[in-house]
Amino acid sequence: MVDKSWKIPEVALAVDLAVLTVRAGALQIMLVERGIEPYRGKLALPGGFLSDVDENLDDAASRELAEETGLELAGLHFEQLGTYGAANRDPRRRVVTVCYLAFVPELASPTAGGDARSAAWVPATTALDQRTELAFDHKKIVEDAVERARSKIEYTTLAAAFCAPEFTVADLRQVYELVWDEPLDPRNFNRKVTGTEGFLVATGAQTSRQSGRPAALYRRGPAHLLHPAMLRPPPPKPDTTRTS
Amino acid sequence: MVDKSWKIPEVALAVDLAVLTVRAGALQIMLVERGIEPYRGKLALPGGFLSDVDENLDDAASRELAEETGLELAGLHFEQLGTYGAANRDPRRRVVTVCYLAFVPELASPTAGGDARSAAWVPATTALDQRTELAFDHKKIVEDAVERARSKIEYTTLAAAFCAPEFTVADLRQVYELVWDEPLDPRNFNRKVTGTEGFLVATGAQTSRQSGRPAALYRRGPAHLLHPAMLRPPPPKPDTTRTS
DNA sequence: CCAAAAGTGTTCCCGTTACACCCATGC
DNA sequence: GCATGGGTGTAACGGGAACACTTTTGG
Repeated sequence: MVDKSWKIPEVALAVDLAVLTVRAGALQIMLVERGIEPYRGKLALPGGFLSDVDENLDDAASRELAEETGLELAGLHFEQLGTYGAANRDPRRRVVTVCYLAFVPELASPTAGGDARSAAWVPATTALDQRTELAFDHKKIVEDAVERARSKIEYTTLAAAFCAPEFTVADLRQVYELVWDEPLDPRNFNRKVTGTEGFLVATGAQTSRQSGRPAALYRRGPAHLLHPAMLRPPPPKPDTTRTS
Repeated sequence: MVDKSWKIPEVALAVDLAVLTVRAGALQIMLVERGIEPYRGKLALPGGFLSDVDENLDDAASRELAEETGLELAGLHFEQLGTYGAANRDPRRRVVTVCYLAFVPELASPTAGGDARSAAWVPATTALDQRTELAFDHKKIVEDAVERARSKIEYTTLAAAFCAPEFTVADLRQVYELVWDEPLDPRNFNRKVTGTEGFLVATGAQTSRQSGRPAALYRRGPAHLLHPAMLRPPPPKPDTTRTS
């Protein structure tokens, strides 16, 4: 092995963020409107280049999100989604981006600070719609982010990360239903999540509401993995019988 | 948003490979002995820097593996494991590495070409042993790779990627047992894998052996996902009864 | 016949599903 | 009381675990 460091090509390293929430009855993702070319005016994931050579990737991700959207990741769940580095993904020059995935509750203020004029929550269905154009390869990244979210809530307790600090079983069920786009049986769901040790911690408090029995309030429990997993209902099978 | 491209810090981008196989009754990983500082003489994952600005990450991974170990990834399964970019992971300068995970069958020749003098299969247990020192943060990467392999064979058909083109149910079972380090019931395992549509395709041929009934030979089937998943037997619970 | 490994049948158990039913609140 | 949603009981079903048993080879 020879030392090749003298001829290392110059690659720009960026971080991008796919920040998901559940609000207004839909899974939504934080997008910003680009202010510069290329793709000026198009929607894009928040993100940007490392600020200096000694900045950790995670720190860069937090910083960029705060700068562009005013959203603080401190204390919230985020994880690496993947690295996107196709040679031609940025027309200007070679850019490799490390993308992070974050799950935030609805109350995280959408555009509370920074260069946040253009930041907005967009329904995932809109972002993924054929007619919506996203900058760079960001549509592919959004696809991957949504798919990761869908599978992660199967075997982890991360669905609760979309809920406010105190929430009802119905709130949590709605998260699953909206992320999976599948209806769930409220009764079986209730038994399952309350029976899974470490998922929910009862606060003792109850909701008051206009009608119907008050629901118990819970906080997130200490468990991170779900045993057994929440099973996503299988999509209705294509009907193999003829319709003659 | 302002254009910051003029002050993008110089980060070196590398690719590393965690190539796993099952051979000699153990899960093993391909490691090379470093020929240069830092960590000269220490074991490391094969990998290196991009060869030029227009090289795709996947291509760089294939190329580096072939150069360093003579192993060809063409046609084999590999996927991105993660990106490791702690600011201080390389003492020379800032290096961010995109790491790939590959599953190869035993017959992949260990050191068939290239700069392969120092390439060798090392049991995963040895690589992860406290007394084994690996270069950079490669021990952490190996941990992640092994953990990813353990969980991936639960819900995908990738265990078969460790087997020769034609293999018996017992061969496949041994893969699971060695990767998970858990014994499995041969009879239930047989029913399960042969009953899962698309996992195995019978060739009709049989093995001949010294003793015992010949086993049917199979090839990998078209399925990639396992439905239902193979369940990893839960590690024996700590005994809660006293030993008094 | 015996040993060894492949493969089948059967039973038990547990978790999911589907749905009837009861509970607690506002009006 | 009645509507509305929260929560429990329960029976049917399906897959996994455990293990007795049969099959097919070599010696």
